[in-house]
Amino acid sequence: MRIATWNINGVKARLEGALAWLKETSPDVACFQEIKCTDEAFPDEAFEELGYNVAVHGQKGFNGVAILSKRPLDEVAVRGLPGDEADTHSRYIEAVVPCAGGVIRVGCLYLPNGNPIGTDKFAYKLSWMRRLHDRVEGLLALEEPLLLVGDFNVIPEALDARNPQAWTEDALFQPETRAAFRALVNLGLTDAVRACHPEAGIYTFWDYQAGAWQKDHGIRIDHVLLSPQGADRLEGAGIDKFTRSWEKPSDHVPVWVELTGA
DNA sequence: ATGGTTGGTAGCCAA
Repeated sequence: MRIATWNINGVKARLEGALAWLKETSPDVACFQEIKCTDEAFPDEAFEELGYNVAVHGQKGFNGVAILSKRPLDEVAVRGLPGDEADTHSRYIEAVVPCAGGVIRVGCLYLPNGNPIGTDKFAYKLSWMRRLHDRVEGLLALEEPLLLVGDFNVIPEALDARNPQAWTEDALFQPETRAAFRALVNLGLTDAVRACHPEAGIYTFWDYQAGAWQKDHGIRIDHVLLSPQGADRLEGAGIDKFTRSWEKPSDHVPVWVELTGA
């Protein structure tokens, strides 16, 4: 079964592209970030017509995440990342989907950008990453196939940027950011795309500005992290780079994994 | 080289 994730940068602006991508690649589960709309404004029907069940955690204007599934959404475990009652950002939704006689659990996340560094935005990013760490620690005890997918806003290593030196002052590539990401992975998660593609030049984001796409000035910041039970079933992973050439593209491209089992 | 572009919103903010 295929599970995919895509920061679509506005579902209203990207609906046509999102539907075309779903028709072309037919993922069993599709996770979206930056839908930039409320639950009420999300176009459920357009996705339901393609056979998807829909769970949304939206927000007016900014952020917003959604999970689409051709299988039943057995349980929408949480809307919003636990650990801070005062956090009003819609950046996390988690659901359980039946698979191969059992279930898979999917956490769909839009991790804070954190720029500029040295501000409360960067502090928020790091505190959000600590809360995510706590959540994942708890989920790993369930010993389920868990997929943590989405826009992490983290460049894990220099290999994950075409021009790493251009990102040294950016929140996405700060030592603290990278250390928090490593701590998460070191809980026992597998970076699926890197596991399948050790080579350089694998990117998921190209800025709209300064001809970044034309110059291949990309970074790898959208990830699929698998629990050990998920990694056991990893058959392949990849990037749907072709969507970046479309008219009115998102600045991110989809990332997918293929797992064994129906 | 400190530019440049897009989306959501309705003034600029976030990325």
